[in-house]
Amino acid sequence: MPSQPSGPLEQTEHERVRRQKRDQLLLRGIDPYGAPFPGRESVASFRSRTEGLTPETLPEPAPSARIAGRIILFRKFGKAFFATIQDEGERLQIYVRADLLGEDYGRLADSLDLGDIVGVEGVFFFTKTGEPTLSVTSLVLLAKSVRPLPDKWHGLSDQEARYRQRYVDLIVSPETHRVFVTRSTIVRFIRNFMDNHGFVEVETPMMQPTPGGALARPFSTHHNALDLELYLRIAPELYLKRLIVGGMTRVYEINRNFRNEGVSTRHNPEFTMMEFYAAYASYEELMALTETLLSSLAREVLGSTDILFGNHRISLAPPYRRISYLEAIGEAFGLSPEDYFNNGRLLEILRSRSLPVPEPRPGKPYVADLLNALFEEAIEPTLIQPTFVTGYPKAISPLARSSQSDPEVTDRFELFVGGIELANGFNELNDPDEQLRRFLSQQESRLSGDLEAPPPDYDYVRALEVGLPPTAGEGIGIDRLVMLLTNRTSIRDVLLFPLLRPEA
RNA sequence: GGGCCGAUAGCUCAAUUGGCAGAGCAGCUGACUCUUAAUCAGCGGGUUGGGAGUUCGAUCCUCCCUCGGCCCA
Repeated sequence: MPSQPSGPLEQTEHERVRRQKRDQLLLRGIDPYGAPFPGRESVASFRSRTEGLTPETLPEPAPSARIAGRIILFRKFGKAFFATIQDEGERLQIYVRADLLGEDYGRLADSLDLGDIVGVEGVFFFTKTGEPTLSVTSLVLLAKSVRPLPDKWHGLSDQEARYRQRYVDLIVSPETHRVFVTRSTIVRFIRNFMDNHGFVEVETPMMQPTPGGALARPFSTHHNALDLELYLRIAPELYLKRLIVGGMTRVYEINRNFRNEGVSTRHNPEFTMMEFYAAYASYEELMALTETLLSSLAREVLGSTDILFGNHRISLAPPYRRISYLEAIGEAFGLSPEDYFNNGRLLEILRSRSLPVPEPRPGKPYVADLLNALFEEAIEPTLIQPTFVTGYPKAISPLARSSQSDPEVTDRFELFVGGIELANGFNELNDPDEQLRRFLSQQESRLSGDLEAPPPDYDYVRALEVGLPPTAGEGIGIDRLVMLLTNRTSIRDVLLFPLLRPEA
């Protein structure tokens, strides 16, 4: 059972032995938690510096290096040993000989353990078997490890242990390390991309007196000095649009949102979204921008727009398929346009196919839940290749602006890839009176028991009264995007520290 | 919230019909100065997630609880 200890840890025999070794080192005048190791070169750098050398072309004198890392493999031969050290996920073999190291061999090198962090200086050479290796001329202990690492071959396979002790997972699972480095590359690429497209990165409140911009239950907290109830944001949307009112025509924010709901392979209570808003633009332009972003991102990170996700081969090369929400449902179930909003007809279809019938929810238009049930059943699973779904009815898009050509639907899209909802964008409502009406209607839902309906944000209405230019906005789920590009089917595998219950 | 599955040595996993709880790695002792999952010989290591019940006897059967995984809502 992996530990999430609430108190002092019990010691195993392994730990007692290692602590004894540590105490022995102290008696010999060696600090088991050594000093800084300045001038250290990363293994990656050293490897690229020596790449291409062969035993025949090795210069004289051979390259030397000052390297630090964790010992993860150990092969001992009397008065010498090979060890594999790991640094930033890269591995390097070192060779330590008593005759080269002198008295430090017996004082220190002979009693090293797997997991110890060492600093070494040495000279590059090739072993008989051709392995690039550092022959060590000096060695210092930088940190003694008193807790044994998992099996060197099997590593950590217990998912729970991997999430709870991510520090161990990162040491023994090169895949895990790679995923999080890739995540960093993805976020950096997106920032660059947005910067290059004229967007300004901003930061808006995570703690909000009035949570809004999405339908979700918030976390609540309290500010003592001001005696103020605050909510962790469920979305930055209303703040970002205030900035558009203020004349920042293109803004984006990449940051955490918090939603007080369940945990699953696709949901974590805190997750990272990028939201961006472009004044004077339409959602059509955002769809085009999204195609460019995703395809260039995939090329940059994976070297290709073809990706593997679960059992699916997916092409992120534009253009992406576009379908209409209502037409797609209509076609799948043989529904004529005049029946799109006919509750009785929709219920009939659900029942005739023995699909689960949603319970009516207080304050929510029932037709929205019925349509969604059909969409999730028949359409969503088929959206493997990137697909923009447009033409969402007003009933399920309370924040979006109605289409000028068809007031029953909104100028909105959602992007699905690999069956996952990845992005959501629309033309923003900029009529303050209409916005106020929608706020008040949501307030009614709220009072009748819909805990996801946000309270009115009167300051936001005031901002709209000042004047919001026609604006298109979009949110892209960063965690889900990382899942796609790293082929992880659980969001927990792309979060360093996913939320888990504390162990009892 | 519901269903299914899982939790045994530090790690990865076994354990027959309910009958002394084992292996590999890791650890300890010894041999070994070109190995790379090093090898060879020997030794130690367990509240079988927690609790209750059935039984002469429970890792195994029953119930409750905790934590996790997968699927569904």
